Amino acid sequence: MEIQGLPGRVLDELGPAIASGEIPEGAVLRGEELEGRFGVSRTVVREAVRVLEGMRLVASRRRVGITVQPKSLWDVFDPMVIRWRLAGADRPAQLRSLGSLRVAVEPAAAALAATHATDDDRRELSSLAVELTVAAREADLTTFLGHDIAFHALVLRASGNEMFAHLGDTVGAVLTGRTEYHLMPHQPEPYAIRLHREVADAICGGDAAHAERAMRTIVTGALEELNLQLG
Amino acid sequence: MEIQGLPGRVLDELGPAIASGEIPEGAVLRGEELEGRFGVSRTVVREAVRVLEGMRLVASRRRVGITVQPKSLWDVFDPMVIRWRLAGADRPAQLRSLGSLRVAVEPAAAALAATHATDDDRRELSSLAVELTVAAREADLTTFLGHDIAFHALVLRASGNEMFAHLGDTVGAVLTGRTEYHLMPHQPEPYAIRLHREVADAICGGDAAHAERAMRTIVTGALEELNLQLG
DNA sequence: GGAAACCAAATCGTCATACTTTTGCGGTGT
DNA sequence: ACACCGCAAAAGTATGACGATTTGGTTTCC
Repeated sequence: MEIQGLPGRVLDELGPAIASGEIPEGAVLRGEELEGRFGVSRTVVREAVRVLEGMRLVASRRRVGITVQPKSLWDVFDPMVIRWRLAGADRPAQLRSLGSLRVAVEPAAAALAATHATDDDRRELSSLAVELTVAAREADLTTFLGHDIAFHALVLRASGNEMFAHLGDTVGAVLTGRTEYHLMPHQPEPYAIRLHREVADAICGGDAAHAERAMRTIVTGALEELNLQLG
Repeated sequence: MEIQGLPGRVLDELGPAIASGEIPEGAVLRGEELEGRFGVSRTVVREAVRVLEGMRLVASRRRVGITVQPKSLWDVFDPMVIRWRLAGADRPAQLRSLGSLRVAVEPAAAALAATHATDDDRRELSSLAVELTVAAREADLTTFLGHDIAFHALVLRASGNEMFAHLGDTVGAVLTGRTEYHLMPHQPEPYAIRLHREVADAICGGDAAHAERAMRTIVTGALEELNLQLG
């Protein structure tokens, strides 16, 4: 799901450098300079820069060059920007922002899912909840992570709201990052697991209020844990 | 805040055509065809297409052309995509999605603002609330809309969460669209106005729960009104 | 007759180059 | 000190040439 070819390669290097703050706000790059730095032609550099411009990471102006925009203008919802920031020095801030977003969105999505989910969704949700429980009991963190991601993505998708649905990948990235960087307990808490089952049961039973409450407990717990770990 | 030059012009025509569904999913465009259609060179077409590719609206593949991606892959949080969809045939669906998003995010933002807002924020919020009241009493819809947008944007910004803050413009676009298309009462409801004052007072007083509750009443009301109007 | 291998055309991808347009900066003159 | 003017630097655009790759048909061989 990446941009292909040479512009993609330029992007993969330039994007993270900017998103992580390595190239600071206000810095000015020249197209010619980038050509040399990456050993590609003008065409390629220009296309990569155009994409960064679409994300509002940079602005290109005649006679001056390609200037890195202030962070406040960045498209912070762009999946690439989120990935780049999660991978770089901005990771703590990005995790915090996403944590709050999850607290806002996921309970609402769970409530909607309770009334909008298809029968297939409900079945899959139930089975994910039990597999989650099994993986947790066996302390199989990799399998657990996969099912956890699938669970949250499914709830978001089952909400029937396309915007919520698109946060699935982002939430997945958060969960992955949290595990990779050891920002969560090495063994999933039994209480959190039970809450997942509760969410699944409530959604299957059409109990929106209960699903919302249980999901809110999950995500606020995750946010508190995060704030604890990050100080 | 637009992309400049010829690629921008191509984008302004091609983007809405795709986002509105006028060019359907799976449709295939050829670069050369676009050159003729817009009377510009390959360079320009390619850069515009790259930006659309960055938004996941299209994918460009050798020997086949530029194919419009299924809607489920679009970056539905991209401000340009949102604007294009709001302007086109997808407006109802887009308004519904954004309505649910507001219900999820704005109460959370209000709660955060109650503890994170600066003194300047609180002052400005208060003054916006009274100006809002005045404009509503005088039935000055244009001024009211401006203050309403500023109010919600300020709450989102004062939350201290950069992702919430970036939804300010989007919410502004929703409110503008709602007014333009006469999807709201021609005169603001006094009850809704009072709730805005309540939100402002709660945030100024640091009462997070109260701010959240009042804001939730506002946005759920707006969503219900929307569902009423759209059937 | 069917399947596998092969070939050719179509289309994007990349590069090199020349020309155009904008604009910041410095110099010049009052 | 101020305003004006011109130059040069940088991005913007256009075009021609070539390379890479994928698709789809065609041929060839069991």
